[in-house]
Amino acid sequence: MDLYREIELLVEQIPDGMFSTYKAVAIALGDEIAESAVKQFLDGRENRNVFSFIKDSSCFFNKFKTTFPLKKLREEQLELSRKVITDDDFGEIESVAGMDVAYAGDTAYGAYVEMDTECRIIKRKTVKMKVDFPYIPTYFSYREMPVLNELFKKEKPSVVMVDGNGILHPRQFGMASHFGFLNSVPSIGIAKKLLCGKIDGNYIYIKGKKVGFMHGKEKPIYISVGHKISLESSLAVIKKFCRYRIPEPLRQAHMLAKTAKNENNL
DNA sequence: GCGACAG
DNA sequence: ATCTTGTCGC
Repeated sequence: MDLYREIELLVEQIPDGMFSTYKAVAIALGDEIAESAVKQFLDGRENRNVFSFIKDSSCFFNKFKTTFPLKKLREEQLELSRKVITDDDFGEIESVAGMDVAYAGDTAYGAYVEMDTECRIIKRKTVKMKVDFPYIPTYFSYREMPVLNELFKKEKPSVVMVDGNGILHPRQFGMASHFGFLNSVPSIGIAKKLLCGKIDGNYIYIKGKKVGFMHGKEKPIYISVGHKISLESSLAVIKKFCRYRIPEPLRQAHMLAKTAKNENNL
């Protein structure tokens, strides 16, 4: 889904002489959490119809005709979240892959790094492509999934580490779960900041359900099940591949994506 | 009710 | 995530 186009279609509805707000457009998209994404997109396009607030309420337009696209994505997340498998569903682990994406505007540079159980790199690759969806908290996968799917074609690692959350998500369907489900591969979510949930000891809960683990003391990372792997096994894999704060497959993928971006940008 | 919110 | 220099510490 091209959400940038959806924003344009809304803004085009604003009559001459009338104005709207970033929040009103976000609500028309289906979720006001998208307000800052709307602002960032429109401000970068010399927009003259939409502002943070409208002084003269008689000029305020918010009667958008819309299908609330984000509402549909939310419903999809809720539906697919029921299909996520949170138990081990794999044989022996022979390799672990990490994937990450770096950006230059809306050009994405994705990187894939696969390592054997001795933490040696056995495969590296990158892809470059445009993205048509802004970063919106809790809808992150709709921005990066096309890049991850392209990277993952023909790859067969035992487990994948994804830069973001698994079921540690308001609708229990973060990017790691989304990716694992679409590719039917065991996946682990690894985030550097807490998106939601309550911390009790080292575990993280949402409505009383255990959905993640806080790993590390000073600058912790937040681990959650993506798909087809238990939290216990996820933690075992993380520990085995942690040389620094970020597990090695992900750290290597992060560096590779950054390098790919810089080389294409000079 | 209100605000915050993975990358 | 990105924009950026130096700097503290092992």
